[in-house]
Amino acid sequence: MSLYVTTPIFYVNAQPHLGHAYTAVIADAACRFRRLEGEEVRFQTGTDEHGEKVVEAAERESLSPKEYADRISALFRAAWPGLAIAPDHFIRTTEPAHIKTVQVILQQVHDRGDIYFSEYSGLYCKGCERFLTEKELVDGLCPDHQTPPQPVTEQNYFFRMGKYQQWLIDHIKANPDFITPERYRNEVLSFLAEPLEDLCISRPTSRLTWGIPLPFDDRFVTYVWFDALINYLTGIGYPDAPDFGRRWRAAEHIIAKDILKPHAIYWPTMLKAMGLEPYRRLHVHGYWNVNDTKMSKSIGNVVRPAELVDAFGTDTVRYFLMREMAFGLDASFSAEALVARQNSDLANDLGNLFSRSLTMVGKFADFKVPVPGAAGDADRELAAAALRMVAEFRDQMHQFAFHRALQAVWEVVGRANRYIVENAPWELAKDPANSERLATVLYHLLESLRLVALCLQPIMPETAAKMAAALGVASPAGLTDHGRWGLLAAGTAITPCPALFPRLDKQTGRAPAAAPAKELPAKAAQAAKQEETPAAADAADAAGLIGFDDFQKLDLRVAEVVAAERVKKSDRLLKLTVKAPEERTIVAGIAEHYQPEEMVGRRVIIVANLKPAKLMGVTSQGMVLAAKDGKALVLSAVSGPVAAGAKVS
RNA sequence: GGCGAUGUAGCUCAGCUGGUUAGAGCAUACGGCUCAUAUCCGUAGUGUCCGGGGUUCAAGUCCCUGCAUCGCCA
Repeated sequence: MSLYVTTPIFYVNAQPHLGHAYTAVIADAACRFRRLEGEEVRFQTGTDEHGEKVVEAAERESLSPKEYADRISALFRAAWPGLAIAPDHFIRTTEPAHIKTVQVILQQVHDRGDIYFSEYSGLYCKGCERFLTEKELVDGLCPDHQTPPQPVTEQNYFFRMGKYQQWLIDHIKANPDFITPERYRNEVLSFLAEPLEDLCISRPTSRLTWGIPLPFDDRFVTYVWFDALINYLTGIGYPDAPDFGRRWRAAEHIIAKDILKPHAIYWPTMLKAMGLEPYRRLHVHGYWNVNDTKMSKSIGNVVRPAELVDAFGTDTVRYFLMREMAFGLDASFSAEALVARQNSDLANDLGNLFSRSLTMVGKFADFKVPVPGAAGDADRELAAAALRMVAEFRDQMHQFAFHRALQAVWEVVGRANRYIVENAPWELAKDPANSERLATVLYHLLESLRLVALCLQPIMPETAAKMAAALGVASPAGLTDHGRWGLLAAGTAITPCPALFPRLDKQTGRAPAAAPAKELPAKAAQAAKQEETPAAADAADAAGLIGFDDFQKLDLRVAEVVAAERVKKSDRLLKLTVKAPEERTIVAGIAEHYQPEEMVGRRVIIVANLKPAKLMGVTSQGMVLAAKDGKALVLSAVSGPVAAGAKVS
């Protein structure tokens, strides 16, 4: 195992938002990247499900805490496929295995004398789930919740965190990349310059029962960190799994800056107390603002990943997140910025480069990779740039500098566009005497594109696969084996594909009228309509018969459901994310007959070219076929294994 | 209040250990091409590099100080 990447387990008091999505996307990209480098990788995410807030949220909806946690946890799990986030393991803190591990660890640390019992009194804020200091109060109220904290005296268990303070300082100083980027390392060190207090790790069951009981005192449950952080160990089978040691040595955590302290201070000292090595690295990223304003529930500007994916597609969202945020710093999200990235970087630069290159290979080389002749200076320069890109991309990706890794790729995209203009293949094609030169130019273009697609695999898996397929290259490929020049075999068939990215309207953010793009001139369309109305056709219409032509207008396809959720405020509607083979959202009136959970993985038949329609505020791109029999409703299906997207006719 | 970070073209940012006319992308204007998703290429720019002192032959880059913004801590 050379890399074990984790996201935090997300707390189930809120639905997935852009921040969660970012953490998960970069974790996924880091994993895909390292796999591409030929390494053995494990990727874990999950949900944190105990605590008072979960109890309260459940009560509001008249559910048990477990039922509530089940529901929100499922939302997180369902959110990731739409972003092509593919964890190897999704952990929940309510799993028996996790509960057991937490108890084993608590007992062990207790036995070693690092957990002690003590009394504590102070002002407790329920909203914060913690004690506040007098100085934190504003007008006697909790600054976050505007409520008066209650004076509480209680006995609790404490972890001797202070005991490991000096060890931790030494460890951070001896390992400069233990916490990155550096600013957060400095922040931690400056915090550690002051004496570290011991950590309260329990809550009496009189106040909280939705937690894991302390194994040595059942009047208490453990509180937050000795539960949540331990997921990183549970998920790889601590303590007994034979692979545990190998996996743990490769552990790298990715977090947002709000949970720096628990991960950079509590967690290493906890591990030390357990007798385990610290994790290898901690990667800390910043916040996404929305239109330059902090994203928050109360402002109501929370961005939902699923909505973004619906509107812009998986790869555009992934690209935007990684390109727009300098890792470690805050970044600003806006629909305008996303549209700008899609249009200039993806559609104009990359998409158009790919499209024009393939078209030329079609026109001037009969859709085959040509045999290159001797390379000139310009060709060697392009090849060298492409190889520099691979090296730079790898280097930056290792450092989690995703935005720089992508800049390196676009440097070559730009260069390739210039190379085309400078070498003007369309001019070369006019004179057969230039055929070898033409072949050389086209070959250099294709080979550069192959390397671009290779690098983009971890960032935009769908796009990279489309590119690779068009270039006749097997995907996936390894960076080390395939990141070299000249591997594209002459004679390989090139198959142009539809535009990789549509250009979007700046105002609406939508592709200019999807289907009518092939618009017949208005007059021709009218003429076509009139032709359909001779007398014979009328008779057939009357009999309810349709011609084969009419039938052919239907684009029926097999679609695989990858995610499903209920449409808010609707008893009948499910919002489905399906692959057919591109991802699309379909709203289906089947909620009274099918649960969201049982939809995922199903293959159904859809009408793919139905005009999009908005149902309860959600745009449906197609319709799912089902049979109605009295009150019963049964979904359509195919009788054997068929790829998502297969045509039905 | 303490510690730290940041402040560079209209916007987003690069500028490592001080060294030639301060850069990139987007946006703007003009010109060119036609293979391409009205795409692409070229040219043109604009900058008191936050203000003020200082070190140096030489500072966006180092030091001091002021201002602004942000973060952590109290």
